[in-house]
Amino acid sequence: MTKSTTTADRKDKLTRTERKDLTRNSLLQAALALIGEGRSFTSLGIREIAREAGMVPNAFYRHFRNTDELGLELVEEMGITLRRLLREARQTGVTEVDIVRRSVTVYHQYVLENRLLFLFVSSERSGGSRILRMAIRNEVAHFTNEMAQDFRHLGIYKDLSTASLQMVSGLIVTTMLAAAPEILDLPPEQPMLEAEMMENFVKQLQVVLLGASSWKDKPRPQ
Amino acid sequence: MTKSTTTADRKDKLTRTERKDLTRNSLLQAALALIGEGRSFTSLGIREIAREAGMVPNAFYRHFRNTDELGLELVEEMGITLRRLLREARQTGVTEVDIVRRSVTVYHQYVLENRLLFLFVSSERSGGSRILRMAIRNEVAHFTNEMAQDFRHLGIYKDLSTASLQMVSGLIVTTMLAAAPEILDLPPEQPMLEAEMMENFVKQLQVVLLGASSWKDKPRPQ
DNA sequence: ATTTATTGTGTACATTCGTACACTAAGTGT
DNA sequence: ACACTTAGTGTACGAATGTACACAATAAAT
Repeated sequence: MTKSTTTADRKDKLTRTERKDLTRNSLLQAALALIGEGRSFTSLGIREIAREAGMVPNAFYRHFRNTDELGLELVEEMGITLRRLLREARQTGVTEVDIVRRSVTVYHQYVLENRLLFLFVSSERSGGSRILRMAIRNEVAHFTNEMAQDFRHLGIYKDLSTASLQMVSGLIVTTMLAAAPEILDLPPEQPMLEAEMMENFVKQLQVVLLGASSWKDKPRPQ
Repeated sequence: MTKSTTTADRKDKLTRTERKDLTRNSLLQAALALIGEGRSFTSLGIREIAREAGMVPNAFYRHFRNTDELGLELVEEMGITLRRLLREARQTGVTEVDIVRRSVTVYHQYVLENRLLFLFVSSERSGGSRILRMAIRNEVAHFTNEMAQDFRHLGIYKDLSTASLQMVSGLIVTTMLAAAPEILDLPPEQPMLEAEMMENFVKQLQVVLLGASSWKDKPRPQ
């Protein structure tokens, strides 16, 4: 962490680890770029990624042992991205009447802006290698928990138990994630279809929230 | 369609088209078997499938032009499977109090029984080739429509517009399909986890239905 | 200043792949 | 009975892949 180099002020020549991080990143970007071209991550090869990144195949091994390890890095990036989304949503405020419509708009834009990451996640969330799947599921679970905490802190659904809050959050997250591939597969510049899909999305979330607000925790099953 | 062969009664020796259908089916089963071994359909090759089916690579071409075409056949099979599910659910009757819990149990069992198909669909629904994705989305849309029709015919949610019924059905289907990979990834024989997951699944659907029952169609936006 | 560690290159090889072409065997229509 | 059609085989080839090994260049440590 602590850069104890005396030449830290020299920005012209980069330090070795900086260079390494740079090419490592170019490998990650190369993988995403290939995904953007319609390839599925599972079918990507080491040579292919290295080629796209402009390096010789063997160089790949200096950074990752295999493609799965690279994928895990992408998953981590996705986690950061999701956390950022939540943070922004939190700032938006929640006292709005049609907060749902606003959130959906934000989310829609967010998916488009992080197109490649969402493409990656959507296709690897239940396909590809087990390791990646589990990693993604972990990130999604964290995201869900944070959302539930937000609900709690914001004082929405005060009379729901924590478990129920998580259950509802899970439902919302599922709905959100299911919408992502549809957004991304939409032919570009079809405002009619897009608006229709978004309207549907909004209504679905409203149904969920409506159900959540009238949900009663079973006080004691016995 | 009309088998105009005079030797139709001979069941010992099969007719040519019957034989063909048989090996064609063994190709489909081979693909599913490979999926069952953890391979993702997208990464399956012609040689691989043919080998698993016990044939020489070239024989594949007598039945499909490429793996996508085989995949489309699997999608069709999935459609049939889903329709069967609906039909069975319809017979179960709907006047039950905890119809949701019952339906979830049926669905759970159904996913396990058709494990390979659901594995295939889950991973190809948003990944893999665009053609397959679209085909699957089509089948899912049909399934959703049928579910909405069932709601209508059964007289549930009488005061919802058809569009709203479809919207709600879409939400239910999304939740169902999202549950499938989690069911399938569960380590076998973990009754605790399984029960917990199912309970969560039940509650989510109940929230959706609760929301749907208190949903009011906007009578006239103006 | 010299040694060491590390990032990236070049070459090489066995394996797998998709697919083309010629062929066999056997069911089908005449 | 005979010609035709077709499901499946066998061989072959170019292209691509994962990875091993030796090497070069240069930053970092001594």
